[in-house]
Amino acid sequence: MRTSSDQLVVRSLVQPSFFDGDAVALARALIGATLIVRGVGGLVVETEAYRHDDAASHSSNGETVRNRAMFGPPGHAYVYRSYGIHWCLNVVCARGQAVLFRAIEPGLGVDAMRVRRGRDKLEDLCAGPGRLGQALGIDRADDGQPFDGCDLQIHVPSMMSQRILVGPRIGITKNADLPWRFGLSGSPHLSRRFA
DNA sequence: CCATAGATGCACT
DNA sequence: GTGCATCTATGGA
Repeated sequence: MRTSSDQLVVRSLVQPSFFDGDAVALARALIGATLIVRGVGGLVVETEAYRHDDAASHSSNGETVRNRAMFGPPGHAYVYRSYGIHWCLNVVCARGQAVLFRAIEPGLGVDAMRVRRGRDKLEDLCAGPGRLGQALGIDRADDGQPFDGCDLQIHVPSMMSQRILVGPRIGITKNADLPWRFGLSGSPHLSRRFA
């Protein structure tokens, strides 16, 4: 017996062309995808878009040593050190644009995540870009690496029926009103509530 | 639940 | 020296 809510969802590794485009569109498209880093990861429940002509973006003042990856090819990681402590993971799309992974629902390698994070309950393991980076073992060496299905993987579902939340980005002061943060409705793994 | 201070690396003024 | 795309511990309502 099938009901109308029964759906066969197939997840497939994305092609490089999937990433080549606008950050806002990609940030939305990545909600419900699966992010896997060296066998550890889960369902993407929160993202943010950063564009080139965007005062909140690290790329807004042009290419530097730090943001070099944001000006490299699409589908590669841009990893930066946040507040001197955390490693945060982006995927580069159009030139000077990237999507920040802000939260995932832990799915694969949860034990490894707990060891790296130290003590947390499931809802807090990957709820926030710094927490996610720590749980997934992200560091400087991942900067510029490709999402090619080896160390770094993105799989997308064949269909997405979930509602997607939209709101302003977190922790910025410039361009703070733009609705470029996306979330999976009802997820208990978000870094913060949507208004 | 909310507010705040401190930790910490590093690009930029 | 200043300012972060953050997180944690702590204290109060």
